[in-house]
Amino acid sequence: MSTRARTIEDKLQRRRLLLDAAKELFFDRGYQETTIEMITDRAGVSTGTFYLYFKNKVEIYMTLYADGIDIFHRMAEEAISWPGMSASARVSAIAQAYHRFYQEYTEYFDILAFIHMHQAELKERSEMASVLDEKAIELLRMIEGVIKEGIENGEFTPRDTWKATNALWGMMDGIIMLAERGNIMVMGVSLEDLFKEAIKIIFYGITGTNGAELNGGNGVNGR
Amino acid sequence: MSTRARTIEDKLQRRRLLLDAAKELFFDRGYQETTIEMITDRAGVSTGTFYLYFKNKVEIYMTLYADGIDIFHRMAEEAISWPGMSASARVSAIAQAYHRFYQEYTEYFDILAFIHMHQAELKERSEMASVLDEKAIELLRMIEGVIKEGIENGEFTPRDTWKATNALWGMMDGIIMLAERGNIMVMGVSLEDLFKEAIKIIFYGITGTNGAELNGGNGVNGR
Amino acid sequence: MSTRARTIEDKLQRRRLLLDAAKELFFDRGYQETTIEMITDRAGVSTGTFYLYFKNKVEIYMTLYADGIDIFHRMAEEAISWPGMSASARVSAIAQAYHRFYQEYTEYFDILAFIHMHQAELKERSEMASVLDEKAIELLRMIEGVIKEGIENGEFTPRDTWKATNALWGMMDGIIMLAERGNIMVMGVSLEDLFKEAIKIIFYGITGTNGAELNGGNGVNGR
Amino acid sequence: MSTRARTIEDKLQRRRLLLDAAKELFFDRGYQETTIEMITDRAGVSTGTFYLYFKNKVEIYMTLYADGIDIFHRMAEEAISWPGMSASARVSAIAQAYHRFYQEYTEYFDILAFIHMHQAELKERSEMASVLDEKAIELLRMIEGVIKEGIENGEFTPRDTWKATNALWGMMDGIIMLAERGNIMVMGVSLEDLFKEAIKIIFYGITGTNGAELNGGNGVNGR
DNA sequence: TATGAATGAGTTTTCATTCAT
DNA sequence: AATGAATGAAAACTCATTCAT
Repeated sequence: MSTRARTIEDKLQRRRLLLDAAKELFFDRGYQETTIEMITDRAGVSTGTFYLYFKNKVEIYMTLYADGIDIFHRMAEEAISWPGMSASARVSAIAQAYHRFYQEYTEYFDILAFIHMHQAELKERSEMASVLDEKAIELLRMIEGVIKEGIENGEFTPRDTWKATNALWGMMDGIIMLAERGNIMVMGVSLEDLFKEAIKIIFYGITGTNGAELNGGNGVNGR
Repeated sequence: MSTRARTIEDKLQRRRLLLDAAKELFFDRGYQETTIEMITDRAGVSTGTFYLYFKNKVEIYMTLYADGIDIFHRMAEEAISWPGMSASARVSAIAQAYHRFYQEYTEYFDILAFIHMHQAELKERSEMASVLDEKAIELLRMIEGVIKEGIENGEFTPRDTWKATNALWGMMDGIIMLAERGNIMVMGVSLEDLFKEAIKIIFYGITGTNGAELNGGNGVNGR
Repeated sequence: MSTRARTIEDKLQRRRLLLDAAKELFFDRGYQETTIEMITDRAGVSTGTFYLYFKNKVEIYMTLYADGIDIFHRMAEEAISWPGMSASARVSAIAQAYHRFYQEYTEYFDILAFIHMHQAELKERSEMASVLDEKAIELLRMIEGVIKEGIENGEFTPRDTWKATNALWGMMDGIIMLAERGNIMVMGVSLEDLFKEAIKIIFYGITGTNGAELNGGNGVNGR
Repeated sequence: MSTRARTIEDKLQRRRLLLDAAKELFFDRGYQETTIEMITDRAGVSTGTFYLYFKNKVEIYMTLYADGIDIFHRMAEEAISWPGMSASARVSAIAQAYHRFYQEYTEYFDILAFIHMHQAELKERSEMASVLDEKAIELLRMIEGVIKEGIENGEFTPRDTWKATNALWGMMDGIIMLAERGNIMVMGVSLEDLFKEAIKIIFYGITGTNGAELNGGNGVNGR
């Protein structure tokens, strides 16, 4: 990249440079512990340049958050896009997609998780807040769609779909966050295993089958 | 209170004064936004005195965290201490205790939740970290005991109890944190409802009964 | 206007565009609070272009200052250009012109007043300083001419004309600046009234007539 | 002074240290060009210490302003406190006191003058603003008292005393500020001379006596 | 033990000016 | 001539922690 961004592409690339630097730093050190100077240093630009591309520190964080939601949304949609998948398979696919998202885009996952805990503070300072809320809702609505489908075709017990969606999401989130904070609690259990266990419980409950038949198969034409 | 703590009781009371002040402030304003001066002002002591009782800001936070775990641990133990309770009733009681803990000790709950997200930063600076880890493990072991019991007496399907415990805990935690961050996602669903829904799912799964029989009853002599 | 100034007229117009934008902004927001970007934005040119027409921020301010002096100089000269005016009438006319200048060209007046207070800082950075000094002196010399005339024809008491000119000017200036800063001191007195009072005092002193006969009349063929 | 202020006197002295440092710097370099660091460096304390004694830069400036008004007020009151002084002598004494204030407390004078020009900006940021306004009004009321007295005993022509006070003050101020900016305009005229000339004009007008009898005498039992 | 004055490193943000294109 | 992206110094203010008394 030349030292001066003349074209729109140049600008986008420079913006990306900053976003990537910020993403890594936020992941390594956390939001508070990351300074603008660290970001610009890593991106190889001057302090002032940062403010050419982002209004402030919150705004770059929110941008990464939006990107994160988009990435996961795309992953989840792809995972359930096979025609003929059962609702169970779709729920399972979404859970697995979340797991994959966590593993492949850990930096983004962290940003999502952190924002959950600091909404109040961060949203106060950001003008993007409402847009981001909408993105999150949209994602949940997609999951709700799958649950509705499962209830309609008799796979799932009838229940309030919005409540169930939120419960489901919260539970999945909780598992991953537990793994995240990891060292404290999840002694000797891999996230992989934990996640599988949780999905079994979600499907069959702790009182029901142990969910052996869930393993294997992608649910297409399935079982 | 005199300006100088001569007896051990005096010292303990001063310490408590500081802890209470800190707890309220951390809850109202968050960790970052709370200054030592605010804490000492509210406690009615001088800045320097703070450092007589706590090594630094992180340390008082960790102390509150430990207190929080202890409180919940006690609540959970009490909740399952009735002789003759079924394992299901005990799991349910623990979940309800967690819910109650969240509602009655919101300040502590917040401190627990916050630490989840900031372990890396906070633990680096605290010498209590390992003690706290042990406390958390101990708590989980107690829950694991209930699950083991349920499997042994046939209430629950056989499964790896440590994995299940962690999954269970993560899911419960996830639900509450979802409610905590509230406005983004849990639109129009109360924590109460969400929690009930999650417990039903945990017991019976999304494919099984809708769990109507769970409501009411404390499970003693139950079913 | 095309994006490139090919002819001399184009260049002059661009310069004017910048001057007008700066004048309004300096008036609305003050010197410090006005940024080059604001000026160029309002003028519809790019940042870099500013430096094609002015050496720096001080220089455009000084240019406006020069324009301000010129405008008032012209106004004052016109006001006393009637043949047959008495010296008293001319002094009075100059005072009234100053008042009019303040009201009709407030932006320029403010720029003049501000420079008075910040000469040291501003002149250090401007190469126009000496030219501006000359313009100011020239203006004073014109006023001195009127006083000389008044003394020669017996209207005014003999006195050192240069001292008197400066005193007169300072007094008029003081009055207007008092009104400018307004709210602190001039409680419940309009600039109009204050100015009239001051002119009476200047003519007749606080021990003499109350100057009723000053009102009305332009002094031509006067009284 | 010891390195730590334990007593109230210590604190007052440290405050004074900062005030003096600030006063000199504001005078030498102006408000904008003076940084907190310069002030603390000169006072020999750390940055943080500044904020122990003053809320911000505006507040230390306003404090100096208040001190300046107080000093002049005291000087003016002393100057007119001789029993038996005529009103003329008192007006003259106040004017001379203002001149003396300008010469002996130039730094304070500058601060007063600067604030006059920047009220809007400065007052926005200061909580002292209204107190300062009152101080200024009080001062003017004292001057008005003298004029009233002069009118009552026939020394001065009857006129609106508040208008006259403001006009008088504005005129005196204008003269000194003219001298202040000096190099631009008052070529070859000393402030001393200019001031005398202005006082003559104020007493007798440009059409009246040349005021020779004003020189000499303090007005007590006077002439 | 208790105090609280002092410290000073650390952080965000602005903006006049430059200069490659 | 014109552009506008990039620069980076500069400045106000905060606050955890220390330490003289």
